[in-house]
Amino acid sequence: MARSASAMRGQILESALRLFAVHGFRGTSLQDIASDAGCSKASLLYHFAGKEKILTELLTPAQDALATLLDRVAGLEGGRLVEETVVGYVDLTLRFRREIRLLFEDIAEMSCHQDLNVMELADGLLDALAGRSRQAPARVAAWMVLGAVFITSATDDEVAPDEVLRAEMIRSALRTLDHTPS
Amino acid sequence: MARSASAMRGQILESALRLFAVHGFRGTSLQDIASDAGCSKASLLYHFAGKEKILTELLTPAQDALATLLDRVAGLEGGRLVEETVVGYVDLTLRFRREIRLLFEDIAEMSCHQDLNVMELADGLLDALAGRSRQAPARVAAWMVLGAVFITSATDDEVAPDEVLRAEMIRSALRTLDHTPS
DNA sequence: AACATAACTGTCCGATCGGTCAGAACTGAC
DNA sequence: GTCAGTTCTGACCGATCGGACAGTTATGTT
Repeated sequence: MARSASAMRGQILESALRLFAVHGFRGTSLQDIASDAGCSKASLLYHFAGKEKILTELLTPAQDALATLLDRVAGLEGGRLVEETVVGYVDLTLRFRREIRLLFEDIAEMSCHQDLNVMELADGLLDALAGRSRQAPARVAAWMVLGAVFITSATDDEVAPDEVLRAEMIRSALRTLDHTPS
Repeated sequence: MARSASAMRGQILESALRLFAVHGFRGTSLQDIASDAGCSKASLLYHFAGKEKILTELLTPAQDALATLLDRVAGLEGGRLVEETVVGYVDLTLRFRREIRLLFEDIAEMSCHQDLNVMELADGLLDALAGRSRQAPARVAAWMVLGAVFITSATDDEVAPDEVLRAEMIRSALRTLDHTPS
C-alpha cells in the first residue's frame, strides 16, 4: 500500500474512535483497530507511539476547544458569564459527542454484559422523572437530572457536606425539571 | 487460616469495591483483590465463580434499591410522582456512592493517566458555571449541569433532534443554575 | 536505473490476565 | 484420634495484550 502518511493516520483515528466508542478503550485491542483500519498492528505503532497516544490524539481537539471556551468567558461575570458558558459547553459536548461516548461505553458495556438489567431500570427511572411525559423537553430534562445526580454523587465529598449536597441536589433537580414546589 | 466462609467473602467484596472504585473494573486484577483481601487468587475463585460475579454481587443491592423505588412511585402521577422520584433517586445515589464511583473511575483514570489536563479544565468550567461563586448551592448546581450536559450529549440521538436537544439542554441547564433569563 | 527515504509488515517477545486443578491445611463432630 | 467436609493454596495453563525489530515494499528525486 504505502498510502500517504496522513491518510492512513486519519483512517486509524477514525477506526479507533468508532471502536473505542463501542467497546471502550481497554476493550479495544490494537489488533481490532488495525483490522478495522485495514492495516497491520505494526503499522499502527509506526504511526502512533503507543495505544495511549491514539487516545490522546482523539481527545486533544475536545480539550483544546474547552480551553478556548474558558479563555473566552474568562473576562465575563454575572449573567453573561453563566449564559455564555452554558451555551458554549452545550455546543461543545454536542460537537464532540462521539468522543464523550467513548468515555462512557466502558460503563455501558459493563452494565449490560452481566445479568444486571440496568438499562431497563434506567428507562423506568427516566420515565418517572419525566412525569410519564413523552414530550421532548420533559425527556431531555429527565435525562439531564439522571446524569446530573449520578455524577454529582460520585463527586468528592469536599464539595459540600452530605446534608447540604442532598438538599441542593433535590432542589436543583426539581428546578431542572421545571417543577414548581407544591 | 480457613476463616468462616462469609467472613472471607465479605472481605473480598470490601477489597474489590475499594479497588474497583480506584482503578476501575478492568484496571483491577484478581491478584490485586486477593493481595488486598489477604488471600490467594485461587481462594477468590473458590468463593466467587468469576470476576464478573464479584461485580454483579457488588451492584445488585443498588439495582434492587432502584427497582424498589420504581415500584413505589409506580402508582403516583403529576407533582407527587416527580418529587418522590427525585428524592428517592438522590437518596439512592448517595447511599450507593461508592458503587457509582466504581463505574466512573475508569473514566477518571483514563483522563488523568495521559498528558491531558482534563481535571484542571473541568475545574475551570465548574467555576464559570457557578458564576465564580464559592457557595455550596451554586457549586452543587454547577456540578449537576456539568454531569447533566455531559451525559445527555452521550445519549442516543433518538431522544430528540439535535436542534431541540441543544435548545432544551441550554434551557434546562440555566434552570438548574437558577438563572433568570436576561 | 539507482538510490534514499518513507510506509508498511511478519514474527517474535515478555508480561499479564482470568481461570483450573490436585492436593494441603484447617475445622468441627463423633 | 479419626474422619468427612470445608476452606485455602501453589503451580500451572491457554489466551491475549502492547510493543519491538529486522526486513520488505512502495515512492519520489536525481
